[in-house]
Amino acid sequence: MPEKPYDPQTIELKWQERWLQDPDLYKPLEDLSRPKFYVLEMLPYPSGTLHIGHVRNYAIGDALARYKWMRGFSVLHPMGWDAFGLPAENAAIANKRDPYEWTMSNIENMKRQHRRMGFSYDWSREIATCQPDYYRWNQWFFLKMLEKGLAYRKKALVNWCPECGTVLANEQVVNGCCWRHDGVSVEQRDLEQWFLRITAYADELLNDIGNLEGHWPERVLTMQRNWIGRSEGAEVDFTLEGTETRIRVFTTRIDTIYGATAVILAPGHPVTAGLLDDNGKAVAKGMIDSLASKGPGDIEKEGFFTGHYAMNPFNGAMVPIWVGNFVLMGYGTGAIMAVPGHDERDFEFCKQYGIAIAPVIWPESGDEPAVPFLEYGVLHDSGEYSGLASEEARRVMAAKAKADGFGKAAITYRLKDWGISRQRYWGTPIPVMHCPNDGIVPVPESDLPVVLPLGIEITGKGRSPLVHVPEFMNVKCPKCGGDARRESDTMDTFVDSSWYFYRYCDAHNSTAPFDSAKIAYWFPIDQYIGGVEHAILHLIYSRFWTKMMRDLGLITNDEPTTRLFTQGMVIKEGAKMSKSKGNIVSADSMIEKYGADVGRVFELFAAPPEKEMDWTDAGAEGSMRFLGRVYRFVTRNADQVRLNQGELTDADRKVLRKLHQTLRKITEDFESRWHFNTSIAAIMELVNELYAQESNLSGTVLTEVLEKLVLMIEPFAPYLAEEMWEEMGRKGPVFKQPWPAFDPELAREAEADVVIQVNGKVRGRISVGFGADKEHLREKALAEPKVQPFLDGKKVLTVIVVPDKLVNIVVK
RNA sequence: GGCGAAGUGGCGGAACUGGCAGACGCACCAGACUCAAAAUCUGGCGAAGUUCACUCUUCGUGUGGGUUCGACCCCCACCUUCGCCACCA
Repeated sequence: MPEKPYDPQTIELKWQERWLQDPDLYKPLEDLSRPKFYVLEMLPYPSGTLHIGHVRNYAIGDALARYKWMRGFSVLHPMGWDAFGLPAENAAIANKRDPYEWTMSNIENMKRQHRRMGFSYDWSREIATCQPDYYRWNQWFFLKMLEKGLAYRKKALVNWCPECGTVLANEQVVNGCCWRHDGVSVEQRDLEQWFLRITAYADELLNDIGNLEGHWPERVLTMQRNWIGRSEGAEVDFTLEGTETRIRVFTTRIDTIYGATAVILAPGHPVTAGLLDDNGKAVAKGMIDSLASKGPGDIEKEGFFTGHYAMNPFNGAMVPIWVGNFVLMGYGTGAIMAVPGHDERDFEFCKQYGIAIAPVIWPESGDEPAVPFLEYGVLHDSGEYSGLASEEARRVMAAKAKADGFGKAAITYRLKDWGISRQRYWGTPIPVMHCPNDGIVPVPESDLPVVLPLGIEITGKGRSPLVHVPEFMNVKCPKCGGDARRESDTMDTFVDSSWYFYRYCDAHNSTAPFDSAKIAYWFPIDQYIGGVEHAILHLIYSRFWTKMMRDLGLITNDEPTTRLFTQGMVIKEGAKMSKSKGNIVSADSMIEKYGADVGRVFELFAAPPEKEMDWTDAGAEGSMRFLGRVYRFVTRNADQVRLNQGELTDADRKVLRKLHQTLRKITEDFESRWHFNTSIAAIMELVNELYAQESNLSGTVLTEVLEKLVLMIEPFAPYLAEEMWEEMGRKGPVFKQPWPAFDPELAREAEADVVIQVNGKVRGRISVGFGADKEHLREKALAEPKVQPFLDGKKVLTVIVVPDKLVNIVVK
């Protein structure tokens, strides 16, 4: 049969059309009689076009899903469609379209693009988290949390992005700036906001990291540990001189308390208001403002004496009360005891302002410590505790504080409760109302969902536009029947992404967020694939949400996903691909130029998937050449009617060996490493070998080679595989064929190639049968002519033999 | 400043458990085919030296030390790059 030229566009269009006519053919990768496998990838926004950065993420997951399916797993392989708010909102405004409708039409567009890329996910699972249907369940969860005290409203200093015109959670502030707006400093505002009590799960979130060890990337776990930031210590009350007012401080080193020479308050600490005159208040305010405007790292320590003193409850000492800009209101109690003898920051501050320095911990050696002495040691000048070791003193003194009612052992977290209020139009409305008589009243469950009013003017700036919509805002209180106002805040869109993958399992359920039995079958997710940028955002929120749902009795798994894989970004010409840089390559233009298969293969071939990958057009050309070589070889040999069906030739044996070695390598790569770049390299080697041996191959071997080659390449280049399968006269679809097994016997080399080294340098090599004994190898090596010059006149000290691998002769 | 990861040809990257460094591809060079070009096929391609030639030798995985018969791989110190956190008491 004459070979055919490789024309990816024609091939791919043909199969797209066929698959469109028979959507079932490409859809239900779910079969409950099989073992389960759930792959999930995160998708950013539906508002833009699919670009090659997304394609790579999906190609990684899609190749895996296809492999698993062929191995007999029932695969649920959805790709997330979170309608994150702002981009969709802005796009809708710009296009004067209804936002719901706009988002849904974007999703249709995304579906088309995914289909063109040949991704094999379950279409029936699609959800958009912006739909009223999804709002209902967000609101339902919110009410449950409200009932359990896991959702609450309080006035607090919160992060405000002037560009977004909304509040942000701590996790969404990056280097003091909004995560969406590089270089826009976040302001601190004192506002009434809704919070979810994620800190109730701080300990569990931290401890369970141990269970993820080995299955999640280490750096993600480290980031989560740091973010949760547990520290064990004690709280102690210092009493304001001449009053009963207590100032509570948090310390991890209660053993150093006899060395406390000051109490330092954060500028925003509530007690400061009572202590300071107008001038002092102004200075404190100035500190807060200047802190907000400065980036981290370039803040100089500053402070001033309040003129007041406080009493150390352990020894009755009166110490001055200062205000210091380095004390954070948001951590611990917002007040510290300054122990300059044993803390670097306190030392720096006290030295600067001439505050006394009193060392009270001495090293084990008994030498006087050089201040600041930061290690544990033995207590000195500490009253009845003198002579105790630091570790013991920490316990004993915390117990004493508790017994005498002026403190206790305490644990502090860096993690704060999750502020979910947003002053945006776009997002799930928080389902409560404010009644003058009854206060905060939840919307009755039967009235859910509270949906957003449509067709309103959206400015994208300032307060939520909902405030100006009377039909939305004015309601009757369900308790007293009087006039009430709706909550105008909407939920953070990270609420949506915290559980959307659960909804995928039962996307059209109208009586519950999902059927627990379905979740029990699919969860936890076997494999999650997403960007590392979500390490302390989405990936911590979704862990929290899972534990919360478990405690509501809806699910039984403790973690959302067993394994996490963080893929590397796609960059172009050394720069991260982004719309603002204008360097994105859209999937459409890539398909037009090279075809979807070429794009997929190149993105997997260029670098291992966890690494960054540089997109170059030249590289894509290379993958195009490779797929062309495959296609031409298969088409010109597809009839495979050859004579010499009898004895296998040398070429046959060689090719068979290579085939099974390749198959073994790819199978192993899929099972463990996911280094698809080496998988594809192995197929390239096989194809090179096929070209070299082509004229000498017999028909039977050719048949086996073609079949397995097509099956092997299917997860990477599905359209090409389908087309070649048809050329060979086989019935498709290829991805429903079982994954071929390799034969270890055929994969084995005929003879072992044993390297002979002299003093660790390669001097020759011999071929011997496998399993040759050590003595035999030793003799053969010593007799090898090529090594003789290196043994000449030298004494053989020892010979190290590694069977089937190498012989190292050590001489002097 | 703290924690973590990484440094291999002109480039992307291989080398999986301490055992042949540079698989595979890109770029480049040469040859075949062609009137010619493209496409395709074949060969070459770390550096220096060496042979008429098949070859062979030495050096070579950021730098300096160490462990080992043997180190890209393990240990110590340093340099560089990237990532995260950054006064967390």
